[in-house]
Amino acid sequence: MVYRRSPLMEERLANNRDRILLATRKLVAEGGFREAQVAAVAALAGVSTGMIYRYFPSKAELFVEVLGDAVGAEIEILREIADGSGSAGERLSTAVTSFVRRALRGPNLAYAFITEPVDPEVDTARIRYRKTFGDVFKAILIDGIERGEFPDQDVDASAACIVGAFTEALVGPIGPTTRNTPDKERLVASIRSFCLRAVGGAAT
Amino acid sequence: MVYRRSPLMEERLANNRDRILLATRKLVAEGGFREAQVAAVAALAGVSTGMIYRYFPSKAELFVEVLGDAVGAEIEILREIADGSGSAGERLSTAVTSFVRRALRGPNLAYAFITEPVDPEVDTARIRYRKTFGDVFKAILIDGIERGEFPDQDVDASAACIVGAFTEALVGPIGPTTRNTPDKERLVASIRSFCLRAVGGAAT
DNA sequence: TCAATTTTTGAATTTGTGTTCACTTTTTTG
DNA sequence: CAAAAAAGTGAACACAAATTCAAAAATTGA
Repeated sequence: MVYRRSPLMEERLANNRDRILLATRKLVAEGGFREAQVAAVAALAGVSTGMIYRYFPSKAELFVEVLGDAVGAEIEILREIADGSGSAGERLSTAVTSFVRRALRGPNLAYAFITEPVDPEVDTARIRYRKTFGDVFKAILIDGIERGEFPDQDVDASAACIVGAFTEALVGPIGPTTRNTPDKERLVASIRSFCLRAVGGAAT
Repeated sequence: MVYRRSPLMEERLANNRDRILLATRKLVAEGGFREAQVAAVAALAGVSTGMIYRYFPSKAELFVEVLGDAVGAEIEILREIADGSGSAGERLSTAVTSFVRRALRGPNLAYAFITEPVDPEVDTARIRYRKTFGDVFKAILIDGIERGEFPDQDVDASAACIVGAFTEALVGPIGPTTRNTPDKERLVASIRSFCLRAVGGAAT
């Protein structure tokens, strides 16, 4: 045995992996999954196409990981809000606001997460992730109903509706067609109000 | 000149076109745009692949037409409801119920309309069509606010949210993953209630 | 029936991309 | 430095699916 990975090498490998992920994220954020061909990812990451396959078994799995990372980060933030203090209405309000603001902030993955075409495997993952988002809201809803803050309702349906509501309201503004959102804060407020009223919370 | 289209031929041509559209609609309804390859469409329509191109300049335009037809039919129904009599709340309620029921009824285009991956041209059209749906609800909202039935709100955002809400709530149930919806009418009622509360209408 | 013309066919071509792999370069250790 | 192993390359390959087009079949009017 005359070769063993040195720590330095180890680091470089991890670095490559990260660069590939970063490049993919960037391309997807800018032009959707469609723009993130393996060759383009490789070029942006500064590696050969073959390299991609040393780190990821397939393009689909690379995409799923990118999507998963993005969703994971988002979920973490939302979950923290959901588990925080304050009334259920406040938390719902904060959660929606937080998500929408971040989505509007700039080139990001939101559009891809919402409607962007991809292959079946990635699509399946996307739908699952949307469900995950719903679960966060569902938790808030259950809590709110228990406290008597919200009227009794079908929490599964409501959670899905909330996710659908704010994502759809974002598609126009952040989609590839529209290039400018006139008044972001107004949109944020509108969506928040809608969701709050929808679950029967105090209209803000 | 020894050839002129006879009325019979004229009819056959129109027939072919219709068969192609129908076959496409059927395939899309069952398996999404992904399943509707040109060859598959041709086979189902009982024509050669070349025929497709005699009637449609490209697959994308064929898809856009199919989507447009489906949306057009849907919009017609919704518009009728929107322009009908009754309170704005009632009309909103009826419109949502009507759409959701039809989407749940069986193999249909709803899923493709909502999230199914396709190429850029079709995707653009889909987003436009979603906007069209929003406009119908926007009209009801404006009316409702004028009558003092709904509180003042950002009608554009609310309309988009409504469309997003009920479509998202449908993705799970009618998507390719889930195969059964436990209780359709319950879902219909849940979505309706959500939307009604969301716009500030009387909770049902 | 025949020739002109159009419609229809489907195999071949084109195209766009994901994936592979024989080869090169780099790294590691004795 | 040399040998062994791994990392890295990118042109070639594979594949699926849209599109084309030369040839075949069908239609029309005389």
